[in-house]
Amino acid sequence: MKDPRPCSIADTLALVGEKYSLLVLREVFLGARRFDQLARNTGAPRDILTTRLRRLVDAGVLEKAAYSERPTRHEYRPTPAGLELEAVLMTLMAWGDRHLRTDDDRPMVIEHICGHELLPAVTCSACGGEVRHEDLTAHPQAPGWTVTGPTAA
Amino acid sequence: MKDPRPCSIADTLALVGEKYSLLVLREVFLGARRFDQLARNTGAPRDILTTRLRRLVDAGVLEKAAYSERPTRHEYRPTPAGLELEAVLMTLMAWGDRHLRTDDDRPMVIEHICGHELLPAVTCSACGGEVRHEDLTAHPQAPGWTVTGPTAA
DNA sequence: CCAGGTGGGTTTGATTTTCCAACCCACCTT
DNA sequence: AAGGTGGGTTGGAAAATCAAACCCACCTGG
Repeated sequence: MKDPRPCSIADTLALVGEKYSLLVLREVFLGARRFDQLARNTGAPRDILTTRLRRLVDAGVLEKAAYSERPTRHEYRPTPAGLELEAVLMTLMAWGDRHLRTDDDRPMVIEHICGHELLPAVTCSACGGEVRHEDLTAHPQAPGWTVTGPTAA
Repeated sequence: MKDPRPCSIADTLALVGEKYSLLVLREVFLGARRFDQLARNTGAPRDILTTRLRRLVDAGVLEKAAYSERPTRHEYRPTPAGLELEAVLMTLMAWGDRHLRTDDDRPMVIEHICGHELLPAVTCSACGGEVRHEDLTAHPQAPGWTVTGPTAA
């Protein structure tokens, strides 16, 4: 069955939501950009890595760039669109640090240029307030968009 | 092979990164909390949905609550930890709206309590600045954590 | 009392993906 | 020429997904 709900969350996940895709982006952001590094650091089987990279390049999230000819060698770099996905990774990391770990066994700490440890917050860019569930209201813009589903009121 | 990199991003994805899990959360946040609604609105096969829900409940992201006895009926509600994952979904949605669509065919608009459309931004909670890749520095806290991988400098 | 409907699943068997190891090729180094 | 490295491809076994059918408890209408 197809996802009956038109939605940018679903569309984005269709692109980067497969196993390893976001881990590949993590590595690329950290600076590990070559095939063998990506395979080692993500744990992805090499054939799967090949298909994930192809998809991310086709979608314009990564680009394949030569860093040497003779011998031909290349690496995968984030595009501007790809860089914006780092926000998703930071948010995921923060959630895991808070809920999957007891304090101070965090495997990685990100430092912000302001000098403090990065504790990312998702805010409303209009008012600057932190996003809380009870402050949000969803407005469907397209058909097929009822809360209860196709058959209900 | 196991993921050789200890990382909260990987751990969080291991929990909510399987196909349909985040779509289930989307629906729960929107208010569709019953098995049949979730199956319809996410497109997940019912058996897969069963295993995803079990996992999310076991992990403390959702809870199964009775809204009627005789007949026994229940729904899946987000826990406080689950609610915090809404930030991830908002960030994914914003990315998809920006990069996967031409303006104004967005299937959903979220309104913030401040009265404006929610355009979420990920910010540093210490300084309030928006998170940009070049402002971040990663600090490994655990072994196995070099940029280039186990065999490199 | 029986027929049908609804919520919430489980079962079955076919189809896809993933996985892992091995292999391949071009190029470099010794 | 022998071996190493980067960057993959190939083959077959194992695991996950899929759709449809089935099941059960409970309710409702006739």
